Amino acid sequence: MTELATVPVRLGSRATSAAAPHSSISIASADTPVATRPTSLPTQCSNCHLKDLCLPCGMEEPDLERLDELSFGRRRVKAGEALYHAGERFQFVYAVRAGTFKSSLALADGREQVSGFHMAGELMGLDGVANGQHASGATALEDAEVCAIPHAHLNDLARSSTKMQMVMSRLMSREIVREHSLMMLLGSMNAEERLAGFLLNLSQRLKARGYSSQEFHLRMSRAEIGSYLGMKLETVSRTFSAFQQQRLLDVDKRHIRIVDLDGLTRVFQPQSH
Amino acid sequence: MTELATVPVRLGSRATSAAAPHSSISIASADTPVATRPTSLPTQCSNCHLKDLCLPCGMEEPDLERLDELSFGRRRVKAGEALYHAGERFQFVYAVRAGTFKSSLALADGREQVSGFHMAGELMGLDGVANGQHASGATALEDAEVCAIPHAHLNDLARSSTKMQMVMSRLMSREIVREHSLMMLLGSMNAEERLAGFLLNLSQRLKARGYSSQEFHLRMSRAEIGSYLGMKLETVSRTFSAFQQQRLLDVDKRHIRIVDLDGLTRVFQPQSH
DNA sequence: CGTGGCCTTGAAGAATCTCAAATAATGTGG
DNA sequence: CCACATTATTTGAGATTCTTCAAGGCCACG
Repeated sequence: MTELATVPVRLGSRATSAAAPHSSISIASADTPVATRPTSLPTQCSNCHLKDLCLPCGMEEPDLERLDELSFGRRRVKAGEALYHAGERFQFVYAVRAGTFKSSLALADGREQVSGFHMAGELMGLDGVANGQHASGATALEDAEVCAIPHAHLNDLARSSTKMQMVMSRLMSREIVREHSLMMLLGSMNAEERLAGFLLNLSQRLKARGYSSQEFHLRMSRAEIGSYLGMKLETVSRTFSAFQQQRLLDVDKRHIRIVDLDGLTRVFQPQSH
Repeated sequence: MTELATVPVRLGSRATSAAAPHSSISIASADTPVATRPTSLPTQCSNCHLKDLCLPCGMEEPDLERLDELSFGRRRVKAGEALYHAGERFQFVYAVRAGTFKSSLALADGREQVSGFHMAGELMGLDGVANGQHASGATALEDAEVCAIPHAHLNDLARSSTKMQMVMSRLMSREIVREHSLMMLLGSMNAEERLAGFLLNLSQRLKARGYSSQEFHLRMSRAEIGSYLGMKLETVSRTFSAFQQQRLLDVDKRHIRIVDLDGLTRVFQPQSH
């Protein structure tokens, strides 16, 4: 049984953290186990269970129907596999159906810089529009599935539908805004503020997907979190421990329970004085 | 005489750095002094001296002509004045005609985080598309002038011209890529690498605008550079001094001369081992 | 049952920040 | 034109934060 087919946690559910098996809480969406869903089915946005989070977000019936003209395939990606690499020719925009991805760039000296984590309903690859090649690569953190939407089709659709055009530019702009806030994090916050911000962000996105916002399983390693937040993995680990000591979190490896949400929020946004 | 009407430095020109007056080198474009150019003239992209850097970049004749249908006004902004504030309703995309801007967000505790510097031909405000309000504010660092392009017009145009649509989405994507590299800077580089990267980037952009890439005048304070690069103003100052000691730069307040470009590049991209 | 990957923790060291003071440049009002 | 307040910059010294290096534990997997 793959990680994908795990039982989603209902909102407000509360597992005993230490005893809970690894897979009891998943970031992956899994209303239906992927294994039982043949990939050959034509993918239609209007019926998709992710339509309120993904590309169709905010679209109403007349336009939503047009979106179904968009034909694209799905693709499975195993844990650890790359969906695309930095520098590769840009052809598709990818929408996460299930699983979690990281996107990352390679630095000149071989190190890796993680630039984002992506979960169900989020788009990946928009940074490739600029130069026709992917500026960063995407790697699955667990077994995953994506919709591979040809960028050319997307453009055609945008030309024919005002609403679609708006949605597309909004999505790109949202990416810019997202990176803004990460820059703020990296530019002016200390280790505790960064990790608190990261966890709160994760928590919100899980909530929006119907999972518990208080208790979840991290799909990424300490090193990946550290790279994303601009700190070393040891510092990430120490900061987790500090939060546990401050009774803000329960941490058991990658299993996280937010004990004191207000406290964590205060760490993230310290009052002046 | 305003700062705007300063004499542009020819490529390869070389002023004696200490004696040079403040205004001898300007980031602002000033082929023609702004004062002699009536603002009421209809602004046409196809004739603009910035057309190879700005919105029309990469467009050929048939499409370029369509771009002139775009009607928009210009606006003067005095040094220190805001062009727009974070949270304000998003209506216009701004193209810098002359002068330099910073964009910045206010943190919860009142501090400011600079998220970018913008010079002639660059667009500002695209982060407002996401939510219909500006995510960051823009402030002139010197007397400046912009084209205020109604976003709605831009959308109309994009719908009618495939090329225009491509240009627009490229511009947004470029913004994403730009922020990616800043994230890398902030996430995994030390003070010297950051400042070197900043100066090299500035140098390239000035070169693209016909100014000297070796010698220029910074329009922003140490504090603003520090905020942008995620370090304190004292560290910025010390790093400038260190570069001078290493004979990479000549620094005289805001006047910078790059003495050893290769050396600076090596600081920015240290070889593995 | 041993191996490798991931995580935690300690201790020492390095980088950066904070606080403080001196200097220079700028603008203000008399 | 000068005295004065204001701002920007530089530099030093000590404090703090984060990193580096090192060791050990836990867990999954073959």
